[in-house]
Amino acid sequence: MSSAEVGSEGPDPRPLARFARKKLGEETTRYLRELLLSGHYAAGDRMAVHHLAEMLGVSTMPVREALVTLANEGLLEVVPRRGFRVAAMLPRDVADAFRVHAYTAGLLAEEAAAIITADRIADLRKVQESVLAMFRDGRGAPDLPLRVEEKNFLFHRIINHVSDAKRLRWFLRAATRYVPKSFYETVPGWMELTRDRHGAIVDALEARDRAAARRLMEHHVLEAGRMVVEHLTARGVD
Amino acid sequence: MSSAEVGSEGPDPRPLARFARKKLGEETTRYLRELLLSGHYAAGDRMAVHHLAEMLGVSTMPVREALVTLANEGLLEVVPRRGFRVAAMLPRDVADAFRVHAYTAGLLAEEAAAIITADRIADLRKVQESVLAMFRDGRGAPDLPLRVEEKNFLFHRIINHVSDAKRLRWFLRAATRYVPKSFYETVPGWMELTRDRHGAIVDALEARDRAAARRLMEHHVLEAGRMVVEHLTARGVD
DNA sequence: ACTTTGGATCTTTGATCACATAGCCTGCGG
DNA sequence: CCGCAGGCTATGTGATCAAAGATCCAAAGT
Repeated sequence: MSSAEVGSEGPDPRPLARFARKKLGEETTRYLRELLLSGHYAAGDRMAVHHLAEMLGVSTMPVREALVTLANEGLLEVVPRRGFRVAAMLPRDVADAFRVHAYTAGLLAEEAAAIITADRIADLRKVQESVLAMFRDGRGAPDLPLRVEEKNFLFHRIINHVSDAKRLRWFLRAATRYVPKSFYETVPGWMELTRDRHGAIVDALEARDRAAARRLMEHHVLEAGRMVVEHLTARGVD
Repeated sequence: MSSAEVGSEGPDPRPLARFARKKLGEETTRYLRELLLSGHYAAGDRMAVHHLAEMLGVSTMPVREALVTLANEGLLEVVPRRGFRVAAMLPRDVADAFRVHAYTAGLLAEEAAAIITADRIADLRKVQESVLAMFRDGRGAPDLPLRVEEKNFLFHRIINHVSDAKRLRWFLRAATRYVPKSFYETVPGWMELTRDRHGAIVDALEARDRAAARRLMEHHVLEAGRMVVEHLTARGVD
């Protein structure tokens, strides 16, 4: 069996599209969350189940699931017998989410430094080299931010999945839900952060320097968070 | 209009039992979460919607809401078209939740130190005095742990609600969901923690010492977390 | 006259029920 | 060993209902 065999290795042997089709309720959740985060509604607006169900062409059950989920996430407020309303999302909420993001990402990097394998280090270096290559070759490409952001996401994903700290990852994911992914590309200086900060992190991981890995990761995320919040407030928050 | 007018002031003008009756889905969520956390089910057990609905005497919709919520919290795993299963809850998950708990509680204490009023300080002192009184007078009372835990809860609640950092409180609540409230009373040394650690925290708050407030609170919660995890592993986790 | 009170009505949420659909799972036969 | 048929259960739909809130209007009180 050659190394070119697709899916022949890795810790993830599940059939390809097994989870491909999510439940309708989850689709609805993602769609509505995107609407909410992109400022499509104003704080206080009512989210009427019947209305949304009609608008989306689905029945009320998946919509209810979505609204309950979003209320649990804090994007909606619910008062029994009066329904769901859009909650206010202030810059300080986003900033606080980034603090938790930084903290958990720091812990995950610390754990990664203790147990990361040479293979994973190599993966990280490869990702980072491809980012540098993009900066060298693809200067003018209009989709450069998008492609760099993809690599950025992948870079962090690799580190966060080194250890099996499921609960920490749960908090991390919860903390990253308050900014739509598509927003990052539009933040000035975002790409450069990916280019300039990741190298030192990989060095710390390779050196098994847990404290440095944690500190660098925490600072990196906090710096990124400051940029996002600044950009958010500059263009008016939703 | 005299100052004796009822409801003429205060930050809490809502009618008494306005939020008393929650939705059925929330009741169901709380009930099932309690069952899950108290180890009533084993990891991997199926949570069949129909079965639960029958058992609880409600229809499937509130049960679905509850299961979706618990899956979002990570207590259940969901595989589309195959339903919900009880997720494994390891000691390290609880420990990680306590780390986030300690971090967010530390931040909230830091903010509280900057803006807390004399009234609130007085409230905290009163709560703490009542705890000390319980230790002095109520030595033999069988409900002593329960009553001390009530005061403990109140103490932390006051501090966490000084600032209006809604998002931080959201994370705090999320982090405290993985241990049933009724469990704390059974942890050896728990009461003594309430007795011995809270005084210094109030002192720091009164002195407006933000760094000390944060550090003391963070250590306090971490120490408590270590106790809980130890007690959990000692008596076998769920 | 102006505000308040007390309903009567209207609307919407929360919940149930019966049923349709579609993806797993088993077990049978090739 | 493979594939297919049929049962089972999760998922989604639509109609329906009870009850709590919101609205409005007229009568009562100041």
